[in-house]
Amino acid sequence: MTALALNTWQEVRDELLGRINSRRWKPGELIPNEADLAEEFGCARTTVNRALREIAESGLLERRRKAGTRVALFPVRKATFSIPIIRQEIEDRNEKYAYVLVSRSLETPPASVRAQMALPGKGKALHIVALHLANATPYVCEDRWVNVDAIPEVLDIDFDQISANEWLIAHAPFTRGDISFSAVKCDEELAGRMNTVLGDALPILSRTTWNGETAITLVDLTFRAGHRLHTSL
Amino acid sequence: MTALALNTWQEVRDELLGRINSRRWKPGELIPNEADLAEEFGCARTTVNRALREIAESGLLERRRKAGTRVALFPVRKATFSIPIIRQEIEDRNEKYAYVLVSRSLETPPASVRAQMALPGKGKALHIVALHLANATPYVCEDRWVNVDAIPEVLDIDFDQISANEWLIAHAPFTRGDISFSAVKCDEELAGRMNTVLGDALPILSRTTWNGETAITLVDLTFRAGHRLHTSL
DNA sequence: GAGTGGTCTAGACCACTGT
DNA sequence: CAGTGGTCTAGACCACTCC
Repeated sequence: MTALALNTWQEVRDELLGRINSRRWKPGELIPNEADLAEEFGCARTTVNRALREIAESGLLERRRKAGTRVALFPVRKATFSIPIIRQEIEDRNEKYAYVLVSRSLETPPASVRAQMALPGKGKALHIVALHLANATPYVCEDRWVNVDAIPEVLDIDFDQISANEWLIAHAPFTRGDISFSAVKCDEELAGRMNTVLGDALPILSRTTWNGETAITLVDLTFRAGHRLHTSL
Repeated sequence: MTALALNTWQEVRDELLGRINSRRWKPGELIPNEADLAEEFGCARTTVNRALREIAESGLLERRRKAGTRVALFPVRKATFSIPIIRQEIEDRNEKYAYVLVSRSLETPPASVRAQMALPGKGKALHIVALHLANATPYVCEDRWVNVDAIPEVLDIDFDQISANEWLIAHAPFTRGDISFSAVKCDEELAGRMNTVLGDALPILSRTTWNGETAITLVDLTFRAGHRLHTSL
């Protein structure tokens, strides 16, 4: 065989992807080890490793020390989803962004919120409800609880001008977050706020962010009817 | 300063994350270059590069040649969520998986489908509707169009026993996909299939997969009411 | 024990881009 | 032009895990 001479990890990656997609390497099959591939491609093992690692991260390959690298039988493909800053998302579409605070108060959160944020029994939390508008039309309703023990400064902010969304991004770093998507039937309260029809199906994105073991904030973003959250593989 | 001696890229990453989260490096600020950090940490530049690259991929840092590395002003955090194999998702929760084919026919797809799949004017496509059940309860409804020009073999398969989901994963590789998440109000047809209440809000995951510039399949997965798709940051 | 992937190192050159 | 990140190389050692 003539030497292939693939010099960049991207070229190596594409060659490997080609062999997987063309079924030259079949699902479940063991592929050659890094050293052999490096020799075949005429490059360093490090380069092959980088390519294999990227593909494995996308779910198409499964790697285990000593056991080698296999083509995944059931590739669990991974999509990366960017969490948008709502203002940017709207302005990027050349629509006019506006923000309206609906309510802001210190309350005892309901049990479900306490559970999701792992809050102790009876403390209070800051409850903020606000609307984000695109071209003067309700775009998303932000319903948020903030752990005031973790971020006491938040009590000094009236979220009249700046959204809690943006303030927290800039002032309350987090180390991890849980996200879930679901759908909700529009109730009377939401219908009033969002100016939509009672009973409409609205997509919801819920997010809890943590700094270590301490919950920072829990937010439900309820989008207007018909909204789609996009991503790609 | 005493040498820090961080020896692995994970340690370097954690140290860097600490400096970002503690605001020792503030949003928008330029951080030292790789060579200086490598010297400070007492490791190779490659190791620092690996750590910085991972953080940049998560959205917390922005890197440009010559311009250097900055802490992101508005960190667009990226969540990766894995596209589940429905059977696995159900079985992983120790529930009994079942599959029922509802319909399978060669049809002229509606304009919206043709547009999303970039199909030529008047060809037909395979339309498959099926239910996935968990413990004998409808879990998700799969409504799928398959491009028979791209995958002619698909015409030989009656999807009576194996779901199109699994058959395609094993037989029709793709190079990229578009995904969108939204919500839909349960209509009569869905209510009958899914055994839910008319008017319920149901979460929908839509996916189009491509092999190069050719669309392979477009699928709408409509989940039962209350279902949540999880991921984490 | 031995084979595989995971990572580190030191040095080098290249690609991009701000000044 | 010069400074920065992006990558490649060759070699080395380690960590894990299958046999």
